[in-house]
Amino acid sequence: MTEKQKNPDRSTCPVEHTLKAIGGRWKVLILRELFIEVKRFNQLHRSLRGVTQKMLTQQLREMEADGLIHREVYPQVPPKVEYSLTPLGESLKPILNAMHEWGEHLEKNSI
Amino acid sequence: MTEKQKNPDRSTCPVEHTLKAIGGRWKVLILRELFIEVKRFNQLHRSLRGVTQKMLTQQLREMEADGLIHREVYPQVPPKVEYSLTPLGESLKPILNAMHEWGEHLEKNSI
DNA sequence: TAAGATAGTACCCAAAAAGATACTATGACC
DNA sequence: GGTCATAGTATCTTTTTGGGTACTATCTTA
Repeated sequence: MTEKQKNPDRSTCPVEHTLKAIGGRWKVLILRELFIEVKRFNQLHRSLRGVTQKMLTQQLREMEADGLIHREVYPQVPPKVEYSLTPLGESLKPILNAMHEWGEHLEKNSI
Repeated sequence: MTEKQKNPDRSTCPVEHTLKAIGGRWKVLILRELFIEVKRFNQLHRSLRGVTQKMLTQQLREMEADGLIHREVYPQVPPKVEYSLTPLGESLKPILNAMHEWGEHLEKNSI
């Protein structure tokens, strides 16, 4: 989402919608972290080794805009911001599980 | 796949493997076509309105390299090349279905 | 002899995604 | 007064991905 759709044909395929929602470079990894527990920004930053703050912020914002995660800001100093899954985000679990299973089965058989 | 992996941490997540296999611009659409039936190059080209021959070839080659589809060349003139799903490609069906379902449920509730 | 069909290549360019680096505000703590 | 922590921004550059256009080979048919 968050994108103008020039090709009406493509926009009619729900699978593509889903792919847009979780297809980003770090999104499935973020989801994995948040399936485990609610996490703060820096916790995510440390868990996802290799991600820059910019990328992390960007992906989180997109996922928030898509309604997958909730961002809770605590008015403190130093700041505290917690990220958690919304029900919609939680509902991705079967997909992620299926993808995990397929990926593992791939590793076993072909590497 | 088909990519050098500089970050060993990321390569350990099967979900990412799966995403690489089906995350291309046209791959899920190609899969959708091939779930229906075996198709020739030009059939795919016509079904996926908007794809260029170059892109189609590229995506098909990647999917072939990943073992998702089979490319059968018939030595004729004019050429005849048929694309079909391998068992591995078929095994993606539950994932695609789950993604389809999620995408539809999204449309119903939020658009 | 020319046109048509199929399944592509080759080459170049634009756009999008990702990444590196530096910087910010605020208050607590030493 | 200097340092640390958190949760980011801003700016620039690189890489990846996607797309446009033109071109090819070969045989059949008109």
